Amino acid sequence: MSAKPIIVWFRNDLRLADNRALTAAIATKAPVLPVFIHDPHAAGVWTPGSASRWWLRHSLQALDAALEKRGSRLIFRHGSSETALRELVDESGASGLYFSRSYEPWARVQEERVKAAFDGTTVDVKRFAGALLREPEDVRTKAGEPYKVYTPFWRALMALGAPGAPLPAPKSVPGPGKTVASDRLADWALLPTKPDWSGGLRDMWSPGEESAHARLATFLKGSLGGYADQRNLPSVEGTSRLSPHLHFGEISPRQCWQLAVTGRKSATQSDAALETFLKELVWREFSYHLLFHWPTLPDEPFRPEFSAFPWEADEDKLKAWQRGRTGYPIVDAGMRQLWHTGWMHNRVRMVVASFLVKHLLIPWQAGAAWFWDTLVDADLASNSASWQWVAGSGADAAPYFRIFNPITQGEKFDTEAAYVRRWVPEIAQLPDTVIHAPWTAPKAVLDKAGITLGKTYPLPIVDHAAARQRALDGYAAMRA
DNA sequence: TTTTGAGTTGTTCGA
DNA sequence: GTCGAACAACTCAAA
Repeated sequence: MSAKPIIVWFRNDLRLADNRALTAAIATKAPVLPVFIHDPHAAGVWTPGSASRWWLRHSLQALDAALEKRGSRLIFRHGSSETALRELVDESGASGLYFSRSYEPWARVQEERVKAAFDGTTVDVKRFAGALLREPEDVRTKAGEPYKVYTPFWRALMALGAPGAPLPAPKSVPGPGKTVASDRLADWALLPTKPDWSGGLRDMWSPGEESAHARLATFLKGSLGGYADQRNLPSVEGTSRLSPHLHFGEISPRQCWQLAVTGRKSATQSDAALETFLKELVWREFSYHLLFHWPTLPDEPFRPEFSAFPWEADEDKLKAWQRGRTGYPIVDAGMRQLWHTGWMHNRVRMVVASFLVKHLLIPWQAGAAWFWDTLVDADLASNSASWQWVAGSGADAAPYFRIFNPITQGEKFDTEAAYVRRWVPEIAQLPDTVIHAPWTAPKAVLDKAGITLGKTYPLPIVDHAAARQRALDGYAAMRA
């Protein structure tokens, strides 16, 4: 008679290393039954978008392969998590259920349902931390309140000391002892088929734990030194590009923190660059902190007075923004990079978001929804907090008068226009001096570059100066 | 309780 | 062309 297994329920923690639920399950010496449940209805409107599903599919495949190497397999089930887990307990005779915490409002509800499903049974349900550096309950102001401002949050986090050392990956995972049925991953239809638009994603990304570590190692060795400045240049690979790996938990923030800090000791890294990187990890953390303590963050303005903002719903302008046809090259380049690769450089995210919200006066929720569907790193905490930050309605948000100028942002951060030329090839022949504002080019220059504005490339859908003033007026109206 | 210092990422204008 | 001020007070966090 074989011992009763422990179920390890994988969620957004698709890794073997630094996975406390998995490590704890193995430590019991019982057989381990790893499972992932496809439960697309649990998240409501925040069910993963198309690009996220693509990533999920490949990440699950990678996790399954990694488990197979260690003598186990990942079981795939679908349906509501509590039902699927109850069935799995019945079929396997499991004595325990271990899993990592998630922090999205819907995921917290899901956890409560799962716990309730095993109330009064002998199944030992255990929940572990791991997606964050610190648990949201553990970072409090002196008055015991959650933080609303980033810098004090950062200081408080630093005052708690370095996050604990990450756990090593288990060398082997004891098999479940008894065969249980599994869905076929391919049957979940996570990948696009007609048409298959994922070519650009495949070119740029390699989901899975192993790739996540390779990405971090490359970043620490290559880009971290110049991170403080280079991270703002969209034509340069100056950022870590870890966001999708972090979102799916292929790598933990503790691992990133630890490796960045120890890497610096052995190399010649500037403290400023390292601190800038750690601060970015903590921005992610701050977003989770906000979402955890203010669960309406994805839907409602954090600052309630923004409910009175005079937004203008304009489907045509929204569509032009989504398709990268606004007539502002840096905006269009960003939106096309997003569409093709499932990712957009952070600097450009701020520019396109500011443009949607302030130049077009379209509600930030519409932008967040588009990002949700198209980003491989779509993350409810980061996405919601960052859109609200740009809109001015968020915690510690950009002041209302901070309206990015899409022309000067292009000139400043894409000076030689390598980024714009790559993503907006129809204007690539324009000289640097006018490429960020094609409508200012003399006719002869446009002719020479083969451009007819309004035909081969759009005229600006709004005038910058007028749009800026309109946004300022909107904020004035809101405050009145 | 009251006070005080501080607060990611920008733009424009005028001297 | 460079530089500082204005943009608007407000809220937060800590002393």
